[in-house]
Amino acid sequence: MPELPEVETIRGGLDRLIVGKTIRSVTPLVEKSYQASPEDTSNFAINASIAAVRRRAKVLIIDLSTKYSLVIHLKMTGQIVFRGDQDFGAGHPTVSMIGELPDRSTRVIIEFVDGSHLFFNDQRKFGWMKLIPTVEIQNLPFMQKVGPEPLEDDFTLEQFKARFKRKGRSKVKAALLDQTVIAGVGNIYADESLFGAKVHPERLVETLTDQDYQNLYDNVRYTMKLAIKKRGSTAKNYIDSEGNRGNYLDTAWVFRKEGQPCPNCGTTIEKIRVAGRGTHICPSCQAKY
DNA sequence: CACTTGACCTGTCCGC
DNA sequence: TGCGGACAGGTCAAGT
Repeated sequence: MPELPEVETIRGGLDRLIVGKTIRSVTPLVEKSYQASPEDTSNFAINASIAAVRRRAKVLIIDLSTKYSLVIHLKMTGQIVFRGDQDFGAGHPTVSMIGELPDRSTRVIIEFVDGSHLFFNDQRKFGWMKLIPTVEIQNLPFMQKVGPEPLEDDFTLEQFKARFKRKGRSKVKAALLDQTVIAGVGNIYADESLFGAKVHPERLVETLTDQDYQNLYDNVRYTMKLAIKKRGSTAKNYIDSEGNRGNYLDTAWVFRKEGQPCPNCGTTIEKIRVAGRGTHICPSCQAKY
């Protein structure tokens, strides 16, 4: 799915596009994609206005004026797309990557009183949207366990190390992907960060040196910041809140570059399987031992 | 307990 | 062209 940079890009877009708008209706098209009672929806979503749009890890949070929030996880193929009331129909400039909405992947439609819409699309139906009291968000199991935000100013190298060390017998890539260790890293940026740090994804955490930790810490943060600047990665489904693709993969080092020369040393980039995920490495730059 | 694998879904691509 | 299997940005439950 959308990893931290993609969700952050969507957050920024929604912050500009929907804050202050008032919800006229919420229409779930697939039951498991929208988790809320009809009573809660009519009492706390209908006629509510959008107060703020936040992000924690890969979770998007839309706070409503009623002290309820729409909490959204896009998983692998979720999209949140805004359409103004003039935007319908093919050929309109803001209808960029996808055509008219709703389409067959649309799972929830939110209509605002000004006639604009927010569409929750999700090809694979893994993602969800739930309406819960804002104060309850911190009690969600995921929120209880999720690790620190890697881009926060108070996230230090020491904190990074300490959280990794609890996973001593894991492979480094598995630890990076583990949301209870640090928040927001997914398959694309794990591979990119490991390449940048010159660390092989199958190294056990307990073998990491201080220099490895420094390199990983620096590269996770660098990669995430760069990816936000590039507005995320579009490997297949990802688009931002206006339907535009992300540009990070144009300059990726190794992700989906198998068979191509390493930008660092020219060795052919390989694709292997680590922690059950497709994994891209330069076998020369990222030595296993 | 710590760590790895399968399941959840739909769509696409690749080999036979 | 058809069909089966592998794979896809994530996370949880169940397995070892």
